[in-house]
Amino acid sequence: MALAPDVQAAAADECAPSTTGSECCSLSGGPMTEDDARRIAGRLKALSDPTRLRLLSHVAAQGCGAVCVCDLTAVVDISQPTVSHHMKKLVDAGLVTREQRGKWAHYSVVPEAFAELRGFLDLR
Amino acid sequence: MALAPDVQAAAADECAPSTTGSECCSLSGGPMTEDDARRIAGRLKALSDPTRLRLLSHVAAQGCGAVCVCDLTAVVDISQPTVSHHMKKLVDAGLVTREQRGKWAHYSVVPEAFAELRGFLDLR
DNA sequence: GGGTCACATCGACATCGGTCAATGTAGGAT
DNA sequence: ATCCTACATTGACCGATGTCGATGTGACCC
Repeated sequence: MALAPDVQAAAADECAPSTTGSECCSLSGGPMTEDDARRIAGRLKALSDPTRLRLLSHVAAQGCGAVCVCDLTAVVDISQPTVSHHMKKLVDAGLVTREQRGKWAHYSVVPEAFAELRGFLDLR
Repeated sequence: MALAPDVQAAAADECAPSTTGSECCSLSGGPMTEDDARRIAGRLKALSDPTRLRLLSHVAAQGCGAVCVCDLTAVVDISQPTVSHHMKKLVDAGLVTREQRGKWAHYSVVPEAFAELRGFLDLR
């Protein structure tokens, strides 16, 4: 196999050593394991849909309050089953929690999940 | 249409007012426009694949150096065309840049893109 | 020139994912 | 008990996506 090109020479012009000292698994904390990649990718995949982002923004904007599906269907212009489908994805990804209160389902965000993602996206 | 349930009553037990004072478009900065949602979702979608995360972690771990495809194919166990396909997605999303140097393609991360995403995921 | 190397593109395949209408379910009201 | 309301689940459709082998392309070397 051919030798790799001159990466070191390219890196020679000013470079913070990247330290590799990240706590859990950051992007720049060296190569990721397949399991870590799957975990993080799963959460990011739950966030990678415009409709879900809009739904989530409404839940998040409520602060620590809770939002029911009837509110959400009114905001984004999609059918109620689709809203339920999206909210289930967000719950399964651990990004929001669902709490049944009477006959309404109340959703609220899980700040820790977003903190983890922000930590992961931190290039050190 | 039925009245919305008692969201305010639920929010009554301790709540930071969420301030809505975020700069560009944060998750908690009120409802997102469809365009904003599409933009952010596009970048997140580029990140929502385990293989791409592993590739990206190798590029990012290089610090400000650059990585060629031959290095990447050796690390993740997939074919060269697939690696090229994934790297193109990352480039199109603005997360990494591609620089042709001789016959090698050198990739490096775009820190600003990740900073934007981190800002977006910040629940204020 | 020919040959090789590093990489991109193409075409094909299988799977995944977003969307909807129809239906199921459980709580509340009468 | 009966109806209505709020939501979840099902089944189907179809476009998007990850993967590969085969092929194209441009740079370098002899």
